[in-house]
This record gives sequence, structure tokens and C-alpha cells, in this order.
Amino acid sequence: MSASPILAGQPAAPLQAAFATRLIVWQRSHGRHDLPWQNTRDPYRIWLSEIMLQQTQVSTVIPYYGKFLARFPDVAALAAAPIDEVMALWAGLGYYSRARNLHRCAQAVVERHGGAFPDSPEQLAELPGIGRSTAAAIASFAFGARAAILDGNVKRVLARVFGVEGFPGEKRVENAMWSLAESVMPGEQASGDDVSAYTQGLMDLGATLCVRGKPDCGRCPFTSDCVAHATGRQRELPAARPKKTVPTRRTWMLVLCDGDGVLLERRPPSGIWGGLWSLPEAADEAAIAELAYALGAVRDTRGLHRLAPITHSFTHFKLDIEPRCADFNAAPGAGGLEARDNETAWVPLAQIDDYGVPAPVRKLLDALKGSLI
DNA sequence: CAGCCGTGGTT
DNA sequence: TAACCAAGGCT
Repeated sequence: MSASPILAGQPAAPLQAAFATRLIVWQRSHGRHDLPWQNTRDPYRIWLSEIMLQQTQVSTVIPYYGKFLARFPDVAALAAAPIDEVMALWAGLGYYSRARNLHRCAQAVVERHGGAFPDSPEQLAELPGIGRSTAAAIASFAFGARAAILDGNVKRVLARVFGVEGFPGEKRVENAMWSLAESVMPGEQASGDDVSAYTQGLMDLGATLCVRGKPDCGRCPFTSDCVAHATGRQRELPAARPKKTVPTRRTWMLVLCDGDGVLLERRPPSGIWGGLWSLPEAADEAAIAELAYALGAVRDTRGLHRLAPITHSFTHFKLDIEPRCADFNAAPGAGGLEARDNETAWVPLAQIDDYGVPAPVRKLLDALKGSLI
């Protein structure tokens, strides 16, 4: 079998030896040093930031990080909190399985490790929501452990500097990058501070100079050795994800109002918006009318008001939301608020913040609140 | 192992 | 504007 070579050019052996040292020097003088989760070795704070930063940009994370730290100052506080409160604080940040795993992880640290995070990457990676790269980042920043990370920044830097071919999301390419990441780490003699600076340097270089759009090669410490720079292929490396047409789904949502309260339902724990509170949903116009009728909100199946449709884009599909509105009190024989189980709730619009609500639904309800004033 | 899982910024 | 994707992990 002759798979195409992943390393394009020559091994660049001289750089491989000097890579870590040069990166550490660069990080200390030109890297980032004042992000909210830096200048601490508290594994709790480092862990919290690393989970939030998974597939999420720094500027988006910062306000959430502050909110979480204020509400949950340590891992015990987070472990003791009700999951609903965690989900409510996480709402809007996306990838909600992270929030459930965050809570499970805090409880595991308390129960399995007596409230102290383990210091080895292997043990960290056994905890919910912590994979190989996140484990290495935590171990490196909190404990100075020698462990390779491989996030989007590192993939971009390595692909360009060492000329790694292929889409990094592909398993074969990712495996090669893990090997490369291990091979360019600081040596055994490196101090914990060196290791932390190295790990931070990889992230900083990728986030500030070796960016996707227009890399600032003039300021990069590796310009003279960079395969992409030498061949003018900064834009081609790393290889882009293969294009796929994203499907469009359509859903109908019921905005059932009772005074200033609206009916919310808890979504199932897995799948899109898992564990969040959202509006009752149906697959088509007839089904949403049936639902409103069954809830006693309308006199017949034509009593719904149409609201402006909303389109929401996910990574892998688009969602068209058709909101349909009904006033519970206007229904004949409406007996007032029905006792609800743990999966449904009448929520005053002013208290939406207490519930974890998907971003587009939140926008819809915010607009509704504005229109009622 | 490849598909699933959010949202907002950037180009 | 529509594509692209960011401090990935889980199944």
C-alpha cells in the first residue's frame, strides 16, 4: 500500500531540534500573558477555561468564564450545583454536552479524587469531557507536565511549518500530526515553566500570527524554516475540510403565552440542544396546530398566529424555524395554569435567564418581550 | 471512524 | 453573502 506521503518536503531536522526552544523564547517576549485564565496554576480554573475554549473563540469565552467563576469559585461548588443552573449559565455558548460533562467531571473530581484534579494527562483524560489534547493542556499549565497538545492552532502551525499534507480532520493525518507534535516537544530537561510557555506558545502563535486568513509571517520566529512560507502555500496549508452540502431542516415551534409567561419544555439530554429548555416543537403546520389544540390553547386548529420565521445555521445543517403563537388565556374554557411536571414550565419572559434556552429561541423570546412592552 | 454537536466572528 | 471554522470530545 502506497499512501501518499504526509510530510511533503524534507524532514527539516535542524528545525525539529530547535523548534521548542525558539518557540519558548518567542512566547516569553511576544506571547499572550494576560488572558483571564492565565497567571494561575489552579487546575480548576485552567480546566474550566480549556473546556469552554473547545471549538470556541477566546472573545466568546471571556464573559462566560467570569460568570462561572463568580458563581462556582471552586470545583466543589460546581459539583454541588444543580445541573439546571449549570445549563442556564452555559446557555448561548453552544456544544451543550460540554456543560453536562463539566458538571459530571466536577463531581468525579470530588468523589474519585477528593476534590483535587489528578496531575497526569492519562488520569485527566479519564474524566468526562477531557480528551487527549485538553488533558495535555491542563497537565502542562497546571502541573508543568510534558505532554503534547493538538488543537486547531497546533494543527495549523505544524501543517505550515513542517509542510504536513492532507485534511487534519482525517484520522491518518491527525495521527501523523500527533507524532510530529510529540517529536517537537521540549526535551526531558525542560522545566515546568518551560513546558507551560511552550504549550502556550503553540496556541499564541496560531492565534496571533499563524492565523488562517493572513498569517503575519514577518513576525514569525519560524519564517526562515517554514515550508508553507518557502513555497507560498500559507493559504493551502492546512488542507481545507472537504466540502459537503449542508441540509436544511424545518421545524415548527409553539409560542404559548399566558400573560407574560411562556410554556417551555425540557429537551432530551442528547441530540441538538440536549438538556436545554425550548419551545414545544412539531414537524409541520398541522402537527403544531394539533399540539396547540391538545394543550387547550386554541378553539380549533386554525387559531394560531404566524410569527416571522427564523433561520439558524449550525455547522452541519441549517434550521428554518416557523414560530406559531397562541394566547392561552384567550382559549375558551381555559382553566388557568395547569400543574406541570419537571419537563415543562411556565416561564415569565423576565426570568428566561434562569433557564438554559437555545440562542435562536432566546432571540425569538427577546423580540416577543420587546413587542409586548 | 466518521458523523454529530452551537454559536458567533471573519472573509 | 455564504462559506469557513475556532484552545475537541463522544459515540
